[in-house]
Parts: sequence; structure tokens; C-alpha cells
Amino acid sequence: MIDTYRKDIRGLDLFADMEPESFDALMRGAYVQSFPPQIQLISEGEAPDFLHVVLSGSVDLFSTWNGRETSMATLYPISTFILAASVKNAPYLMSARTLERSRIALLPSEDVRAIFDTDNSFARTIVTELAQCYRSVVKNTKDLKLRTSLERLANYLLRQRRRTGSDEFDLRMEKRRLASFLGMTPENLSRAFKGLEPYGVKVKGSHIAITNPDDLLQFAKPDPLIDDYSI
Amino acid sequence: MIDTYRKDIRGLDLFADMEPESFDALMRGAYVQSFPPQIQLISEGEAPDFLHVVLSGSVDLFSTWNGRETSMATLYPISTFILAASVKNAPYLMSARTLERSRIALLPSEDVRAIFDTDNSFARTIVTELAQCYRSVVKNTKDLKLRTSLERLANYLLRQRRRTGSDEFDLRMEKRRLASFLGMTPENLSRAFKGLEPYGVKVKGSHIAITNPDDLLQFAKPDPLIDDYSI
DNA sequence: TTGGCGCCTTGATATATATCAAGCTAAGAT
DNA sequence: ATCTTAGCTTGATATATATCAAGGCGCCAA
Repeated sequence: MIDTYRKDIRGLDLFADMEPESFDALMRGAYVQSFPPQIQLISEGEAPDFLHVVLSGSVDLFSTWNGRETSMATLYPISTFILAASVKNAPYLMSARTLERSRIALLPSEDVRAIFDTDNSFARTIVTELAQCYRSVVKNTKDLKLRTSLERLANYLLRQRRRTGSDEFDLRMEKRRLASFLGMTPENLSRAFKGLEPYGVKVKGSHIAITNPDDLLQFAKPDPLIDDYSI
Repeated sequence: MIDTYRKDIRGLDLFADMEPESFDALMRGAYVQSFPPQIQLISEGEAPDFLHVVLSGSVDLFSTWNGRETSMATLYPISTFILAASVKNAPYLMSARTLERSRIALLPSEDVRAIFDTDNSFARTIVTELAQCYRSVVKNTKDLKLRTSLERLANYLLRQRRRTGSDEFDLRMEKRRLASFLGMTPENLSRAFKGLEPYGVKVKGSHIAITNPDDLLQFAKPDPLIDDYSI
């Protein structure tokens, strides 16, 4: 494991506070691999052999049932998945595939659980991390159940605006994947973008410009208890 | 705190393994209160003053946005809510109300966090609990995004069948609340029950009889990665 | 026993969303 | 530079779901 990767991983909240010996132990069994785009890294139902860390590129978490598929989340560096399955040693609930060429660190789940058992501060950090994950999914459920697809898109755009700190930004994923994440078809996403034009949303390819933030805010009614990922 | 309640709480996975001193400390600040039906116990956005334990009765967790409301989960004895907010000391994401007369134990969140900081085995148990919660919400999201309302109802009935171990059972909640939980209107739930008649679902008031489980199974296609809450 | 009330059901209609079938556009390949 | 192709858009249509408005049923209270 080269030192840059080691430092990247150590920088994550999840690993920042753990005992040096624990971190060393965890890194001993870990390795980094580079994957081409569209490679399936894990499949739902499998045993959780590794805790994954996205070091570069991006990864889509998705689920399937009865021939249908939906995107559950997209991960960007530096972040981990799938922690809950690893610590519980329970089958993955989601599959994962690279969206672009990506570097992924693989930490054996067995090591994660072993260190979890011995390093108390690591165990506590995992609590914080899992609580955060849990709350994110709850927010996502509220988004899905309480809002129409147009409202979901409007709030998604406002979250991107906040993340980038700018009224203009590029979508970070294909529109078809965004559609799936927002729980709609690509066709309807197209129409939804049109539907937001009256509120000052200009779309050119994957470039978005919000020309009238106040109008969009009034329509979208963002709520920290749904849209603020930091609380 | 009378001894029965104490024993009930101690019996929960979350508290079963913790140090006796820790448990005593937690119980010292705790108290049990009885509430009439339809009393709002907590409101989303509030600070998490207490970790709640349902000792008897039932509690609905729901969320609101922009004048709309949706049921997120219903809790039965003996179970806790809202652990994630308590340990993170972050605002509640959901509100809670009693559905019937209910006895609720209230454990000060501050105490929970204090003991979490000192009792290592308690910290580890919380990890397991939160991982379980997280996975449940992920399953719920898959249910919502991958299935139609008819399929969600069919699988809900099959889960009740499994829980009760019988082809006949009573719904544990009002149909309107079930509708909200399943992400549909009461009118559509009514029609959905009709729509399941061809698969051997008989409804009389809140009593359900599944006369042809194989047909229903074939239609519903239950999946352990969505419908099995134990993994 | 009998109102009355709340919840559920039903039918009619409206809206939201998905599907299907072309076309269009832009980025990469030759 | 042109071809090719994948992804996106658009319009037409179908389906799913919500809304609105009555009506029915059962449970509780007087």
C-alpha cells in the first residue's frame, strides 16, 4: 500500500482517530486495485468480504428485484461502503459498480471486525458513521414518500448548488442514473427539467444554471431534515 | 422504576449485555409514563432529549413536509426508538405518536451518551443495533423504488403471514395507516386488496385470510434482501 | 335499541408517471 | 472530416396512482 493511499484512508473520519497499531493492522491486509468503468465490484446477496474505500473515480450502489434496477446512491472519493454489512457480517443489500475508472481500497471485513472488537475508539467511530448512514437513508425515504418527482429534482439541484457553492454547476452523473436515483424514468427527468424552466432552471447538456434561486427555493421548499446531509 | 419494566428493558438486545453498573446508571434517570392514544410523543426537528422504549401499546413514527404526512414505521413492544438521534445528539428526523394507550420508558439521551462513552460493550451493541436499523431502512427503500403498490401490499401480507406463522391474521394497524406506510392512499389500498383477490387474499374488516399462499408467493416474489428483517 | 360518527369502500374523474417509438445531438472512432 | 453510436429528448399513448364525492358498514354511546 503506497503512502498516499494510506494517508487518504487515514484522513477519513472513520479511521482518523483509531489507534496507530489498529490502523497498521487494518492496512496490513488491505490492498488497492484500479478498475475500468462499468465493472461490478460487489453483488447483493454476497457475503461481505471487504469494506471498500473509493480513492478515485466514482461508484454506483444499486439494487435489483424482479428484473428491475434502481440506483440507491453514488459515492465519490474519499468514502467507504458497505460498512453495515461488514460489521454485521451479513449479506450485501446493494450491488456496486464503477462509473468511471476508479481506484478502490479493499479492507478485509474480517480484519475490520477483529479491530472493532479490540479498539474501543474505532467501535465508537463506527457508531457515529452508522448513525449518519441511517439518517441519510431516512432522509432519502422522506424525499421519496413526501415529494413528487418534480420536487425531488428541484431539491436535488438546490443541494448541488449548496455543495458547489455556485448557481452554475455540472451534473456529476449521467442523467439516466440521476433519474434512477430520483426514482423516475429518464424520459420523465427530461420533462421535469422542462418543468423547472419557469423557476429559472437552465439546462445545457449536463450543465445546470439556476438563474432565479429564490423562485426555485420557493417551489422546492428544501427542509434541513430532508436535504441537509450534515445533520 | 418498577421491577417488571426494568426486566423488560434489560431483555432488549440493546441492554442485555451491558455492565450491571452501566444499566443501573441508565435506569437511575429513566422513568416510565403511560400515554393515551393519539398523543404526540416527539416532533421532528426537536433535540433528542430521550431514548424511548415502547413497553406496551404501539407507536407510529411519521414525517411531514409541506403539509403532507407519511408513516415511516410502527413500533410494538418491546422496542426502542430513536437511537440514532440520541447517540448523535442530532435533531429527530421523525415524529412519534401513540396509536393506542401505551407505556413508554424515557431514558435521558445524555445518560445514554455518557454510558456509551464509558461502557465498551454497550458501544459495540449500539453498532449492531444501528447496522440493523440502517439495513431495515435500505430494505424499505428497495421496496418503495422497485415495487408497485400492489406488490408492496402482497409482500407486506406475506411478511405478516411469516411473523404470525399463520395464513389468517388481523392487521395490526388501521388500514389508513397501513396505506401511508406502504406509500399509497387509503382508497388505493382498498383497491389493492381487491386486486389481490385473484391470488387468494380474502379481507373481512381487518381480518386477512390467505387461501392460496402459492399463488400469492408467485405474484409477490418476496426476496430475503428486501423482506427478511432478520438479516 | 338506535343514532351518530369515523372509517372504509366504491365509482368517476384527474393527474402523475411509465412506456413505446421516433428523432436528435454530441462525443468518440475511423 | 465523417461515421457511428449511446444517451438524451420529444410526442403519443397507456398505466398507475391520487383526488373528489357519495355511500355503506360497524362500533360506540346514550
